[in-house]
Amino acid sequence: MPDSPVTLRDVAARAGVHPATASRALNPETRLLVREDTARRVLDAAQTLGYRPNPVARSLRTRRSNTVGVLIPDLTNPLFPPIVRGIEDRLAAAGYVALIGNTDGDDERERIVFEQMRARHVDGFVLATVHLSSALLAEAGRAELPVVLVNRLAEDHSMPSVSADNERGMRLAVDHLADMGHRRIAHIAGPQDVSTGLSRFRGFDAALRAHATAMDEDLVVVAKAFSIEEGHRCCRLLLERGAPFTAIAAGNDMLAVGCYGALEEAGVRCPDDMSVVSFHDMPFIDRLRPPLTTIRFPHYQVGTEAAQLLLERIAGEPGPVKVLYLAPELIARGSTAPPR
Amino acid sequence: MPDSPVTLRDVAARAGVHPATASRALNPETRLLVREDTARRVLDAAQTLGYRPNPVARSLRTRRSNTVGVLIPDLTNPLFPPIVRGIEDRLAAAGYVALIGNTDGDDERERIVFEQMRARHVDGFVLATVHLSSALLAEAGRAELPVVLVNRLAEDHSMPSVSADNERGMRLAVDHLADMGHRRIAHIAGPQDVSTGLSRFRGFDAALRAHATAMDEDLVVVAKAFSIEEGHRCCRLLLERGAPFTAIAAGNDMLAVGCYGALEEAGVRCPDDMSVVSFHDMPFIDRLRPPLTTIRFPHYQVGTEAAQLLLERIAGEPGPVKVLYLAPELIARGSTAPPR
DNA sequence: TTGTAGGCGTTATCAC
DNA sequence: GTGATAACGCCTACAA
Repeated sequence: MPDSPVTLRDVAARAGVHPATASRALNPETRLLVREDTARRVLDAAQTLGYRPNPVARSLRTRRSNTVGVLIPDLTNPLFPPIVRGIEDRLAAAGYVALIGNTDGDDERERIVFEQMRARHVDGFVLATVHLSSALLAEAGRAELPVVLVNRLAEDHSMPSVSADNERGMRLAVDHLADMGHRRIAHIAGPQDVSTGLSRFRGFDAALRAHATAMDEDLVVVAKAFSIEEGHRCCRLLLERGAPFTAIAAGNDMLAVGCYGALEEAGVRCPDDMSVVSFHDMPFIDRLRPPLTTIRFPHYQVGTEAAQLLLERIAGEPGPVKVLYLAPELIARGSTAPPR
Repeated sequence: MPDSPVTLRDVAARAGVHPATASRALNPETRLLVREDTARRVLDAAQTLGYRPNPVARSLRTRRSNTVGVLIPDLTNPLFPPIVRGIEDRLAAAGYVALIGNTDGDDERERIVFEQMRARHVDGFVLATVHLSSALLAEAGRAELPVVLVNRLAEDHSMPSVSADNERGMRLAVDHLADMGHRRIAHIAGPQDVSTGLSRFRGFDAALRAHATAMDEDLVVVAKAFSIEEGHRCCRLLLERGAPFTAIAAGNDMLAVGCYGALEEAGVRCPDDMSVVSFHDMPFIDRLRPPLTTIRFPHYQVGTEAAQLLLERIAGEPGPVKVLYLAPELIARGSTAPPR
């Protein structure tokens, strides 16, 4: 039955009314402009005919598509599915759909995807890309397209954004180690040109200060990427430097997994000889040996909140720009123990 | 610059030509209808003006949206991101975009999402849901909407589909065990109302026959879901039954991970006392202890091929329905060894 | 409260 | 080969 080349005219005809009136009756926003019984007739007609408004035509006319562009580096990075799911769920509840674009961290691809989405008249953007060319932001601004940043901040807080509180998360991690008695704590930091890498590093620094400990440069290595290989390399580097330490705070789970490999190679046992704490980006990390102690982030909620913020901007709600931080949580597992 | 309220008229005006001509020149399909130098002029004008065709308007006129609906159970199930990514990439190359819908395996949700996508005038569907109500298929058929099935077959092969060759995969797994000398091999099967669960079970049966071994009913348990908990429960059940066996072929990685837990509890060491082989659905499974021997499936290619098939149907290419199987591959790791 | 008319940007079908 | 014209389906001033 729901074969749908049935148009507004058909509904209007059946209801014995002009298409314009039918349009008004069907649109919740304008229904009050039409007499109740006519509205009822139109609605009935639409119902029995199985009328579905054509979103394409509507889009062309209203220049709004009920569509949102979501730019992420790569959907197969386990970090993103829960975020995207959160975005989709919240958007769907408001009658919107998400167009997902994978940029692979490539600026050129990012620009292309962005343009294609603009061409499709998306009503706004959720930007979760790693590097974000300010050119894009400028263009979105020029086109008055609402934008919400995810996992990334505008330096000047001029853009709405949602992210996990990385600094606080790293504080939790270091506090956990310190509470167990660790004093010489190393950090394998993520890339410093990425906001998560940078803010976790800052959090590490701040946490040490809070414990009245100065940061030892020998105990910090910056990884070139959030990868297992880099984690492995950096951990080995730390061990080779010879400066003593009893715990590692890794920039994320990938780096921590790399650490496991390097520690095993070096015959350093975890957690007996070395504690490892990390940032929970991934499923199954609790099945490693030993199960990894991590900071858990509410990824799904990051998604829903980002969508919420975007919908508010799209709806033209006034008010100040919102910068939202979601609290992380320490999940203590088997990779941390008091130092010997 | 790429502010784009520049329309076809603008281009036509600048090229000193009628919009219709500009349209022809810009459209590769019809370019040959226009004189070469005029075409050139139009293209130049479009170039300098930064013209971007408006896909919404085009859609309205051509009754095609360059949009495809993709129904999956849940994006956060690690099985799907690579498939979706494959679909998106292939579609993007053809100027299409995917609308992702999560059904959570719920029939009602599935229907709703399907309807919403129909309302958005998608040009076709990729259906990767677990249970698939035939009502949906019927409706798609009635609307002459192309559909491609993923990881699922139409019983009568009446629908194009792409899936990994589950039977063959299970054969590889059992062959691997048999080659090592295992004779008493247990199977923890996935739910039998799900096509992957069923076909892997069939493959298990066939593989045993190929080795001239009858299936021992005591050595087969059917899980209620592809979950760690069920894997745990089923493995314990197998052990409790008391029938001797030296290897387990699990229906997928989740079940295998559950086995690890149950084996450890029972003091059965893997791979010394018990080999485990599984189906690769997930990243990081190689980081378990011991690293899991699995059958790897080309998920990404499943996605690209599905998109390809769909695009062919959308383009109205004639020809028979294609049912495509992609070959799996054995990845031997540490969880399998010869029996003692 | 309802009808009229015009147009969103594009393409298909005519004519010239 | 190119121009004119008319939709595609919907919305919204404006008029009645």
